[in-house]
Amino acid sequence: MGLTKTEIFTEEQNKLALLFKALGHPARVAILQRIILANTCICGDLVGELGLAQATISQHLKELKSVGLIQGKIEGVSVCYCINPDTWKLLENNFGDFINSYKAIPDCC
Amino acid sequence: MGLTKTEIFTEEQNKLALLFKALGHPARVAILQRIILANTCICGDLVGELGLAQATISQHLKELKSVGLIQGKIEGVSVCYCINPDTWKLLENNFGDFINSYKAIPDCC
DNA sequence: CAAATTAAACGTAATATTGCGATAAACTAT
DNA sequence: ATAGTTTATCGCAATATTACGTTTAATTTG
Repeated sequence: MGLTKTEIFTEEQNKLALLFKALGHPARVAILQRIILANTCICGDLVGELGLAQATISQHLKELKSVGLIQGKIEGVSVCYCINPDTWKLLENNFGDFINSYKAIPDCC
Repeated sequence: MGLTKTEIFTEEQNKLALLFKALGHPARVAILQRIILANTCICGDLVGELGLAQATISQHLKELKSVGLIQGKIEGVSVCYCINPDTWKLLENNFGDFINSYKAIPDCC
């Protein structure tokens, strides 16, 4: 096995899980924080700042890009990455719905 | 390799990533939605409702419990699971800070 | 054009995850 | 006590992830 049974879940559950999965690694959290902090797009500065090899960071960027959380444009020799505002908004809304669907119950467990 | 280098990231980044990772599987999203929807604690009803084997669901519940998202109490033969309000609140706050730290920039990428 | 820089892609090793059948443990009911 | 119910745990196979050295492709600079 080792294969997630996506077919038995709803589209919504799969999409949300994919976004969370992409956020489920400290390096990718760190990368997103860096991009946000820099305000303007940053590129391979990450390699110097995080303690990971270039190939590893490139892989994490690819994953973030594949779920649409970031987007990149070639800027001469280097590549400029930044947040994808649409996906960010979508994440914010979906997560908001998810987290707000729970209302604390006094006497439970 | 195959081992996440947690030591090079901040406590905050690791904690957030762990929570996201726990949410990063459609079965676990579905389980949480079910628990929330039932309003009162539900137990192994999940086995009939999701299309996964009992052992698999038990494993997912364990993972959700290990990061503190849910808690369970033995109720006779069965086990009663419900959301852990403290962790839920923590997730809500941490995610809020994270998502709100980004403000869209007009001309970027 | 040649050398340097940047980032993606390839290949590989180590480890983690997913899923399940089978078994075990704990309680309930007969 | 014995049988049934419920859930956790074990062990295993298949697949995914993490990390990195090396190579490749593209661009810039001398």
